[in-house]
Amino acid sequence: MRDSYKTKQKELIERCIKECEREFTVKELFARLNKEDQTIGLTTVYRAVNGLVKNHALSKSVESDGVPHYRLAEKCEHSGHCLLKCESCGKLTHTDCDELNVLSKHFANKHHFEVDQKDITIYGTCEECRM
Amino acid sequence: MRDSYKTKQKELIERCIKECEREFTVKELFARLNKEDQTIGLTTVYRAVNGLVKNHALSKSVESDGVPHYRLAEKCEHSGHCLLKCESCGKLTHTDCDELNVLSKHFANKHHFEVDQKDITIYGTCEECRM
DNA sequence: ATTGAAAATGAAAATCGTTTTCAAATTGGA
DNA sequence: TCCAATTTGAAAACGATTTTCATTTTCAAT
Ligand SMILES: [Mn+2]
Ligand SMILES: [Mn+2]
Ligand SMILES: [Zn+2]
Ligand SMILES: [Zn+2]
Repeated sequence: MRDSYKTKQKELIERCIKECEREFTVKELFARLNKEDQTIGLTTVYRAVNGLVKNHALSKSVESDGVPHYRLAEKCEHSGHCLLKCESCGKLTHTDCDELNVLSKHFANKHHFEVDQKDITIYGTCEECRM
Repeated sequence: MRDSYKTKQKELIERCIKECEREFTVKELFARLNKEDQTIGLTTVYRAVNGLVKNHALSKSVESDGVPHYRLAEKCEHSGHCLLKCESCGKLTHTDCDELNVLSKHFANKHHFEVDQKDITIYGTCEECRM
């Protein structure tokens, strides 16, 4: 197979993703893209995002509503990234804590289980909802 | 509002769920139910499962394919405890490790987030599937 | 036992996010 | 330029779940 072709759509999508500070859904990304180019197709966005996931440039995680969220893999690589989800208000908090790496290493060494750190979501209650 | 009504559908669904050793999807549950009663409606199964989740009798978790899986809450209740789920073969391993308590305390102290430990599932790959 | 309001049921339609299809347009090397 | 491989986007298909709504069932009061 040949090299993939450069297109203005892919360039725009990748540039827009790089500007994302937080994780995003396809719906959110598409809305942001539409502000720059109303001709871009949702199908194309799905294809580009799926391609970037396949290349490990984006990491994908599925929330309890079943909708995938994406973030730049380079922003999750350094340490254990996980999501704290409040079961009361639904708020999501991203964390990157060394304690998670300790836990992952424990599972690897003592339980022979390789954690996929990109998919961890921990449920509980946030500060506001406990008050 | 009144009490909810007892129906043979709910009884059958709850009995069938109690017989589940492993977690299940609605699709799987519906297939099993159909062997006992082909008249039961998929909508009724969805309604019953959602009701049981609301009552905390079932716990719900979403996998990377976006499809919710359910399991009896009573089978996951022991505290300080989390499940390791292999995304390749589906195997569930129960753990009870101090490293998890360290992580929970970190989230409580540094992120003001109270972890609900009975709902933690961590995804990854088990030993057999990595070989 | 009869009655009737509340709740539950199930078929069909609607919804929602995502993937597939396909004809037309674009890319980039020969 | 030429042209096959690739990409695009609209429309249709898809799969899981929810909503709608007419009908049936429950159950407590009479
Ligand atoms: Mn998110
Ligand atoms: Mn499963
Ligand atoms: Zn909250
Ligand atoms: Zn352990």
